[in-house]
Amino acid sequence: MDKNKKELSKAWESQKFEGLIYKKWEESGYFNPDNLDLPEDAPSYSIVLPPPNITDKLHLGHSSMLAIEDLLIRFHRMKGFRTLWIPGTDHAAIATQNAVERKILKEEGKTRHDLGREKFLEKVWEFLRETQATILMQTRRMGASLDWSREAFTFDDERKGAVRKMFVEMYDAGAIYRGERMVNWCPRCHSTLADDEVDHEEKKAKLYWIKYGPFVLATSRPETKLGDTAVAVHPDDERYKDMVGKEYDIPGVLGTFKIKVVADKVVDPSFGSGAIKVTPAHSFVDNEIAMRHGLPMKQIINEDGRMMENCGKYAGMTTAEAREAIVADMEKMGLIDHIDEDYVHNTSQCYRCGSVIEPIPSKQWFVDVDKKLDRLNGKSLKEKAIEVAKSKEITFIPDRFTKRYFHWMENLHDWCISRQIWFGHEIPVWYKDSEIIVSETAPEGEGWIQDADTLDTWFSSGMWTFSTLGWPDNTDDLKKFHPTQVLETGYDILTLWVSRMIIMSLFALQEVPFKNVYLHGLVLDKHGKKMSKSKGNGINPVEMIDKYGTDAVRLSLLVGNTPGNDLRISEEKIEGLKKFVNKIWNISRFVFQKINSKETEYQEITGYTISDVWILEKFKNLIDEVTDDIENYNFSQAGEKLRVFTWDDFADWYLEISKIEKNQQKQEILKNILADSLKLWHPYVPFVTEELWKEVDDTSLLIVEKWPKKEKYEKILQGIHPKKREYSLLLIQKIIVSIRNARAQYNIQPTQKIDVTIFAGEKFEFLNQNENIIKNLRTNIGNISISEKGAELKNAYYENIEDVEIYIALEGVVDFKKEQERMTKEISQKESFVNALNKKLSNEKFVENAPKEIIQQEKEKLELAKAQIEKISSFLQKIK
RNA sequence: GGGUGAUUAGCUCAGUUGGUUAGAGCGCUUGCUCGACACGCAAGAGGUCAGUGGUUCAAAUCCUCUAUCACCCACCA
Repeated sequence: MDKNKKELSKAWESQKFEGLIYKKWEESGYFNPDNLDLPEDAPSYSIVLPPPNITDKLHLGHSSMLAIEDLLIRFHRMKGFRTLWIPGTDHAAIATQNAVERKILKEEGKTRHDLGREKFLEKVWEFLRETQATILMQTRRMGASLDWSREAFTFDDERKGAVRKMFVEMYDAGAIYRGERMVNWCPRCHSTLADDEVDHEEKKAKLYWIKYGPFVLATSRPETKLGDTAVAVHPDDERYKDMVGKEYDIPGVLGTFKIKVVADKVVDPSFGSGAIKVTPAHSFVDNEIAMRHGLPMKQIINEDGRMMENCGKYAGMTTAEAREAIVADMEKMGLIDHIDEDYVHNTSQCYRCGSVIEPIPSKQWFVDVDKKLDRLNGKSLKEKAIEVAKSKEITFIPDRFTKRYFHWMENLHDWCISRQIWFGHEIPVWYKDSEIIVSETAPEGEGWIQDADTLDTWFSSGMWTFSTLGWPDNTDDLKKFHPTQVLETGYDILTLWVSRMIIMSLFALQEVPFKNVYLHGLVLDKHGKKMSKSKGNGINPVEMIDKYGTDAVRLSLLVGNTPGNDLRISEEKIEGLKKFVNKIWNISRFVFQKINSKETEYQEITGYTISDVWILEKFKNLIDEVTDDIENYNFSQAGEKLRVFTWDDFADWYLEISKIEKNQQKQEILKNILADSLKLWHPYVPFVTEELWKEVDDTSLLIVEKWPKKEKYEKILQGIHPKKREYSLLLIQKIIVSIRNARAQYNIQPTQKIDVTIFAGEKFEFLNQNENIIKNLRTNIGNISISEKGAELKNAYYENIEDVEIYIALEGVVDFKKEQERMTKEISQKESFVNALNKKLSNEKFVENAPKEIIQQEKEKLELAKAQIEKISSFLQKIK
């Protein structure tokens, strides 16, 4: 230990140190597993950072993700794993395009079409570089120990190559095809959306009951009548039985048209009139009915969400305008039966821009999830994806999400991967007349035109675990680090992202992308509301870091955060944890002071004391429990245990005792426990612990120190005579608390000394040895007398702790009426306890069935309580 | 309609295979510069573990039903 070191400041100054420490870590190279000093066969531990969208700066949800993952990474690095955490960002195709469109629209009042594809993409890159820089800065400030040398972007050149390769391979294997299908169409984004990119929201609307030839039927979308080709009824519906199979003339706003009546089980006879109009081109359900019954399809709404040429005078109107016009015309023709005003139904909206989704038929690229693939031994992607979860090759934490995963997978339809937006991975397909070439590179020769569409953003992010490790090349990284150990992400993208990653990895490598999926919840404000810009209830992570320090912010996101559950957070919580970080600082400051002093007075007592044994025992167990909890993803619980140990046991008891008890062993114990505590704390609060580590060893960095082992403490404890372990410090603690309590109850000035007499029975020797602690640990006792037994004292405050009798001389101060009440209450409490125990122990079934230890425990409790009652009663008699 | 989760102190939440008289943080009350820390120390008040019925020697913990809240999936035209 360097004796010339400057004294530590009075409080932890996060702003002063955090930047320097992070720089030192980065320069050390330890974020990169290649620089770790490890044996050749060290096991790998890898995590890919879920790449944040470059649409916006990071919010507290990202911070929580970074805190959890960095905790796992730092823990495993210290545990001796070849630990890799890969950083990156996501180009977020459609989301980014929307963000830029909104920005341009706001600033320049233009649309992307005014700019053209090339100019627009320039704008996107400009925007992207800005947000990307902010995101990377924010990530560093969280203390994330990511290997920046392996940083990736879902839209950089390497990833572009991987995506093209993937597409071609999947196409060649028959896992990708092009086909005409019903798709979710966002007229604003001008693009298809996958099923789970569509949000559903309940809205009030009108329900129109229209006269429809021989039927009256209810619809919320009368404008689609122009595309109707049938009426469907339930096969068992008696009302319409005779009409099934027949054709009818239906009067409409554009003249009379013919429809066929079909019977289909999807029709709910109890809704409306039990008959529905079928619009095969603009409704998923209707489309399915049409397929089953071979009905013709008539498209009437185009990709702009407007009525098509075939809609006569309504052509060019938006669907909303057309609805109004058509209803007005139908009213005139007497075709409206009546209108329900308050009909509540679910509407479909684009998850990015909120526009109403139009189902339309369109020619698109799809991933075939049901195609049996040779590379998967004749299984489909879907089957294989289900199988790996069933076989527990992939496990979900918490487990309940496994069910959700299965449910989603089992109902998975082919995945539409083409998008009609400009910003995204280009589809590696070229057309010339009727010819088509699918290839990683553009074909030779003239006249080939590349597919104008781009790929769904989840296609490239689905490849993230292996595209970041060098795939398609069979790199060392890929061999060492794939599959990754854990995917840590929000439960809200379980289907959108996690399941896509599983599918993509199974196809590309025939292996899972990760072994465990840890799902965290949402970060909510203190009222349990989702944080959002519009509500103004968001908490800016960088602002909090500036104010309270990164360690406090990290703790606020780890404490009280349990897998799969949402987390409420407030500035007050962060502030409170800042105080705790400061407590760690000051505890360490005190310990360093103590172990750096060379006071010889520490030689007073030789050998370990009860407090030494107690703290060593506690710490030994703590190492095990914390390690166990972290390995089982119980981060909050491990943190809680660390806090209780550090603050309550170590600081409030052991350090206080160390001010009184002087023995040789103290310095060594303090030094060891503090140093190892810093290690245990490091994954939670890396900055303050790293700074303090300098005082322990300024030649090494804590980030690569070895994780503590309990064996070290076991060994010390084994060398201690068992007699030292006979009674616990707990008894002394209880006695001390009761004396302090008596002082508080009677408002004894802190400076005023009191006299105490203790009758300890068989614990006489034990308490006598520890007299000094009882006398001085904020009890301020003048004279203390400890003996086996003696005559009851009068005019004293009386307390019975585990059958140890304590008399505090408080002549003239004690209020005996109050004391009588206190003791009477205590006796009656103990009596009801004794009654309950008696009842339990006299129950034959209990004695027969309960484990022996439990019975023994209960008996001991009973004996103790009885003895206490007797002694308290006896004292009570005396003062009456 | 199907599913999941939550319900424990005024507030936020722990409580992992059922077994001390149910815990913590914040807040609250009272008193304190005691060899680091007022970003602190000490003492204390506060709970029929949502309700109901059951299983068990024993239930906050397992099962039934109910209520309230939140979310997910599907979808009604």
